[in-house]
Amino acid sequence: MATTHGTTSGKAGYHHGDLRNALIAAAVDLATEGGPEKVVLREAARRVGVSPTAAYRHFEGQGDLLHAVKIHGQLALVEWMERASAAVPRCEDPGDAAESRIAAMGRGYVGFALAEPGLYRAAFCNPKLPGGSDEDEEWAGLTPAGPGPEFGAFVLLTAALDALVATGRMPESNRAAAEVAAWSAVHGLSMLILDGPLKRLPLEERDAVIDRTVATITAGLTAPRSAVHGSGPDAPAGAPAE
Amino acid sequence: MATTHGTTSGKAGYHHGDLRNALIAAAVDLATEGGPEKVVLREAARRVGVSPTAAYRHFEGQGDLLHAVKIHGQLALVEWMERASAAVPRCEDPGDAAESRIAAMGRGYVGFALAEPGLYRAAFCNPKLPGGSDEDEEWAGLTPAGPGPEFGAFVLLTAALDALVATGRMPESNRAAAEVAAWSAVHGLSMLILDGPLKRLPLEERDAVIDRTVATITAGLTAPRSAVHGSGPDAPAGAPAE
DNA sequence: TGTACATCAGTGAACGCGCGTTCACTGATGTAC
DNA sequence: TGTACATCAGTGAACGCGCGTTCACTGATGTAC
Repeated sequence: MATTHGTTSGKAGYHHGDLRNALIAAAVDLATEGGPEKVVLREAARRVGVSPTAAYRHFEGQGDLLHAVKIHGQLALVEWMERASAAVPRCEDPGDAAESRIAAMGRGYVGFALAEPGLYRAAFCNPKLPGGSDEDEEWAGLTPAGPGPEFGAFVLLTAALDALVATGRMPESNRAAAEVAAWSAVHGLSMLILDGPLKRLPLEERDAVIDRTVATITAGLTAPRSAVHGSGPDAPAGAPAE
Repeated sequence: MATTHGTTSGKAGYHHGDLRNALIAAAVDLATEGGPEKVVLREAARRVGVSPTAAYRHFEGQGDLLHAVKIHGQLALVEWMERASAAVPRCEDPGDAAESRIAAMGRGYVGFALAEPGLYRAAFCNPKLPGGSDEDEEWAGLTPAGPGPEFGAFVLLTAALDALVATGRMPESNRAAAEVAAWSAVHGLSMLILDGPLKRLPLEERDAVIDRTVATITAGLTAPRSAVHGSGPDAPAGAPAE
């Protein structure tokens, strides 16, 4: 990873010392305050007290800066989930443990989205990098084939799902694409509450709705699969007949 | 509803005849091509062959125009889902019927998102209306308390869920917030594929992933609820300990 | 049936805005000899 | 140890862009009498 912020040492007073990280920090603040569309190169420079041009010594352009913010947001989400997962009280039964770990991660995911809406949305934004290359969208280590080894939370999700199988809570036949199903549920819920039609859901109902959604997806993962529905060859996922 | 496009009659050649609807149509095209952020008042006017100022006879501003597009997108989605639901082959067993109807609607939802990404995203955008009022977000008839009677697809969803209960496929105790769980899953999946980390998922795998996600959420809705997990009072949905 | 007039629906030029980015530059740093 | 010089990291002014919006206006329509 190219982004090395965090250690903001560097002899201060110098030319600047650590302008790249200072700019990222400012940009992260901007995203935190108002989401990715508020990540404005000029404003970040302004906040650091430097001319806009200076940013071009450290970033290829606005998209590059935003990309750094995106990665920061992804990592913050991941950390949050890790904490949520770690905070799960111990269970005797390993099946129960695996199940409640999945549920805790789901609630943690949504919790992050609601606590840090700007960062959360930044983690899913699409910065245009120079050269027009539409970004590889290697989601903090999650490759199309599944999560890579680099980032803990998705490994955690995979591990938790595997544990669900291992403990007999989840039929092996449910395992495929289980990450996607789980992720979809919590991501969709977050978006609906944050930006969507559930924006005005009364706060009292939020937690209940979150719990119910997490419980539903967990139940779906662990339930024995019936063979009734499913699209089959004669009902493709695409367009219904016009 | 204020928007009355659709009947674009009006004696052509006149001042314009039906500029409001022409502008909406152009704006819808823009959204179809590139999503809500491409809905630019000046460009819509340009396409209709009219000065930008003329639009202000029919809309309060850009946000108002975008709002019309949003509603159009919502209706298009709803129609699509209705068709998908209607296309479900008949089932003997009413329980099977209800279950496959839910699944078909879910696949239809994602199908629309993938077929009309621009419109789909427009249906979830947040136009800034003049006066700063942040819009009531009455999602095409879906009030915070649940779907209103105006729009078919959400009534359909509710009805299908009710049918699931009535036929004994879904425990009554699962019924609460079931709309949200179902919606979250398909919305999240759509977003992940459209704009998110699943953007580059190979096409061959898409349908499988969609089917699995829909099957998982359906299973979750119909599964008897276990009492193992759930947040409880000592594990709020919010922040894990810092 | 003809005319005066209010109204409606459009024009065209201009505005300010803030952005991302580029240009030619300058001042501080470290390094070869 | 001292100096010439390449390099690095900033400055400041300016650019073009396209947007949303406003202004004073004009031309077409329908209507009262």
